[in-house]
Amino acid sequence: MKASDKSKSRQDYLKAILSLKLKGEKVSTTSISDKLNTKPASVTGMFKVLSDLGLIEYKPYQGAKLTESGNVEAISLMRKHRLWETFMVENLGFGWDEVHEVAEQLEHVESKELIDRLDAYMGYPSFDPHGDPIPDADGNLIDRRKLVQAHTLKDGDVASIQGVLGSSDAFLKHLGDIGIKLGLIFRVKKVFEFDGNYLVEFDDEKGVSKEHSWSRKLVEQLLAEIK
Amino acid sequence: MKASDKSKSRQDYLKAILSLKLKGEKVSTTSISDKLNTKPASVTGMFKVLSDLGLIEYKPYQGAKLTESGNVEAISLMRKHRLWETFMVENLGFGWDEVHEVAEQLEHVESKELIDRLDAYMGYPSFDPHGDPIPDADGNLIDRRKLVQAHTLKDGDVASIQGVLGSSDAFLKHLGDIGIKLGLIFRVKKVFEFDGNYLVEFDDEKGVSKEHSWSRKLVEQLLAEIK
DNA sequence: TCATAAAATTAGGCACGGCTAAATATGAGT
DNA sequence: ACTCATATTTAGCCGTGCCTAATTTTATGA
Repeated sequence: MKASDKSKSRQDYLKAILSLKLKGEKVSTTSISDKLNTKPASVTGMFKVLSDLGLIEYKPYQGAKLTESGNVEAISLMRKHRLWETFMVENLGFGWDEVHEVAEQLEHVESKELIDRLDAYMGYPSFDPHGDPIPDADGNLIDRRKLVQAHTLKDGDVASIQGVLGSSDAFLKHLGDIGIKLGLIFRVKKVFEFDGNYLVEFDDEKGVSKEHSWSRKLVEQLLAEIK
Repeated sequence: MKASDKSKSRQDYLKAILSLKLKGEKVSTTSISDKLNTKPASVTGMFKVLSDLGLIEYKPYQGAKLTESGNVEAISLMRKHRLWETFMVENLGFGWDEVHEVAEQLEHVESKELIDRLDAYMGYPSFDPHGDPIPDADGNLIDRRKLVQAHTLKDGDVASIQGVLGSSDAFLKHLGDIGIKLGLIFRVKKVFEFDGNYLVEFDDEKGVSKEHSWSRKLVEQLLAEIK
């Protein structure tokens, strides 16, 4: 067992590997060294370490591939990075272009409890300020291609709330006030031409179906998956 | 110039030195090594480094003393530590006894902007969940001995708000609603026996003196400095 | 004052994660 | 199939911050 299975360096490598994988690029020593501002020779050394730790599969000259456990760790880092970015923008008022560097540091803080509570505090946002999906506590990612902004729904559509755009305090409070939460399944009864309001129905906490009226402004902020 | 004037280790040493100084204990290699779980020989080495960096004054066998710049850095770390602890307790719902370890990590995140915005977000709390004072952005500490809980004030006293106990969202919002902010100077006109309410007067934003009634519950949460 | 215990420093090493330079493997084009 | 540019690995080194063991300084008290 190494001193720490999770040094900052090792985490940076895992994240870089995941990032290249997601972009469909080759995970070579050169591409990683470019991303991390190190040299290919250093990457070779770290690939051996990560391989010994069971975090990647690595055969000399063959590039690297995340193992299951390496992937879990990398996804967790991505989750932390994106949640911190979201917090900085939505709660602290940073610009979306100002938060990357600091999130790079915050993502290395080790505490699942902290990040899960931060997630809850922000109302379980599905996307970060750059529009990238935030993995949930189990590492699951929403595939944005399956989602539509709720204002594209038509009369009679049944859909579930899968995310929201923006997560300011005021917006989240409003969602709570009118009974909207993640996973809520609802049916569009009528879209009114006059003011763009949506008449929808869904079950309240007692399982009783009720009608509600959602404003156009609100509905534009909701991401839904059509059933 | 060293690779980084602010490695995690060096910061830990500065914080340990400040902590011993504040407790009035001798800053010896042994006392520091006890605090940091290292060995005295390692402390000697680090004392040389910190001394070369101008962060401490160090003469062999004489112990260490923070320089002005070392003190600024250590106070900044204390500020970050206490603000993060406050955030975790007041906003994320952690227990006050659960947050130290994580704050030890968070305090090493380098971003003055981040911590200043976090401070503002929480309403500039003066004390952390353990009751320790939080340095402000300029490194100034409130001397708690000069403060009294506002419910100890008597008819006719003039005082200024210097801090609050607790900083939950709801409490802070309430303070804003009724016009209470840090530094507010007010005069106690009358304390009512009947319900413990405080009749106070202070100038509104236009400089016009107005009367207000503060509940006993509220006043117990306010820390004031008598003029 | 002088011996001795306690504290601090020096000397020498180690692991980590970088580096450069040299050697070796790969693969694209003829 | 061979050559040669490019990618990769190996070998050896460095700084940081820790360690242990040995040595030196300081402080105590007889």
